[in-house]
Amino acid sequence: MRISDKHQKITQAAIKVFARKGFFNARISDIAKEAKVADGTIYLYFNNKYDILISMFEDEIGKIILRVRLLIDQEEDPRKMMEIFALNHLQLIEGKRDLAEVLQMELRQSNKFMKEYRNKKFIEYIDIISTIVRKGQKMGLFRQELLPGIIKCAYFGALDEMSRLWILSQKPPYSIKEAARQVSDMFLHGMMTRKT
Amino acid sequence: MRISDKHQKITQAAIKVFARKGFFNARISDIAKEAKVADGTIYLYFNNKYDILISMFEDEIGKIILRVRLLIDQEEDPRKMMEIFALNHLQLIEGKRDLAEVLQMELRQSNKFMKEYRNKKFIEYIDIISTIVRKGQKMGLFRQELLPGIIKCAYFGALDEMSRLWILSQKPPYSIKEAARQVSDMFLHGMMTRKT
DNA sequence: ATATTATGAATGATGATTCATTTTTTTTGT
DNA sequence: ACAAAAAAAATGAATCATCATTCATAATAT
Repeated sequence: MRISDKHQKITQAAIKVFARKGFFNARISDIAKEAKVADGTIYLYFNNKYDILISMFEDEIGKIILRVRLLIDQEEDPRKMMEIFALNHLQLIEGKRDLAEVLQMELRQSNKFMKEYRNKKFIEYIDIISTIVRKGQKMGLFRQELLPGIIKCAYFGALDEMSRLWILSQKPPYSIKEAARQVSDMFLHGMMTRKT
Repeated sequence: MRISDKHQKITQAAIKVFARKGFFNARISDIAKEAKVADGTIYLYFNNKYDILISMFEDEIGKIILRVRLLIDQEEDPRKMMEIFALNHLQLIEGKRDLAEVLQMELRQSNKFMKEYRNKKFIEYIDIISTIVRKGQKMGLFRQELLPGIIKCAYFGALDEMSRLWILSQKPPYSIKEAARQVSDMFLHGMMTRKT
């Protein structure tokens, strides 16, 4: 068995366990059991419990970034790009629910994680949005007075809150596609019936 | 010293300590010290550590709801109401930073809190938004095809992510007012230069 | 006096981490 | 190809620090 196999197995087990019990309530022995290894084995691959969380995050969000980038790069229209980002973010819940749950609930929470460990990867992810906004502004599609830094924050926040709704309620009250369309549509066109 | 004094003192101390260390890393003795009471005293007013968190949430969000309602009820125009909600939500960081931080980081996190304990108060808070949306639709100001349930989620999420940005960075990169205006403006008018 | 409120040291459960031992894999010599 | 030796990987029981919670006692109020 190659090194990476055990590492991978433990990471996947940790995602499951963290999703089910939360980081602080998850026991190392839970993860070990889920991964079908001994407790001690985990410490051959990770420095400590917290390291499992960090390392998992790095790996997984890396993959997510690659995937969205790929999809967005195939598109010309910034308006479409916005929708693609939205769809992609929300689809995570369908495809990798446990992961979505951990990213959503466990990582965000920890001041430690977000404050001390200034997260490059996370910033990289949401900066995809501000890049799209700037592109749209350059093309004259988006209003010039918008601050890309605020938009990225608001857009990501909106999507993320939708995720949370889904994670908390068992059944999605709306279809993923419909939700992605509504959110991107609202950001693009606004809520009002006409311009004032 | 009236009962409520100790209760209040402990709650306030807990807010400070939870904000600084996070719920799981906060020790009861930290809270006791901060509140200048004995460890045991805390158990005369709360059932357990978790109960402090819940109880704090109930009390504080209750106050917040009252305040926003008051402000919003004085307003006729749903567009203005949206902005008021935004401003109010963001201003929490200025006025009660520790509380904002706990609501932001600690409460959202815990699956336990949000899943098991179906939070009436929280729902009540964000439902203020959907109520405004419906009002705006009834008045013909907001587009009929919008789903109030999605808007409330997106709007709250956007604001909350702004809060997070502030909490994580020491200095607000934008003024609160400017941010509130930008977010509400974007939701109302959209990002695009013209209707298509 | 009695009842109420507060104290903080002691208890006991928990669970992350360690490490002496075992198992498995790789290397070496014939 | 095979066995012995060495190295690497894995095990899981034991360790040990950490707190939440309790409760016998003390202080304060009625």
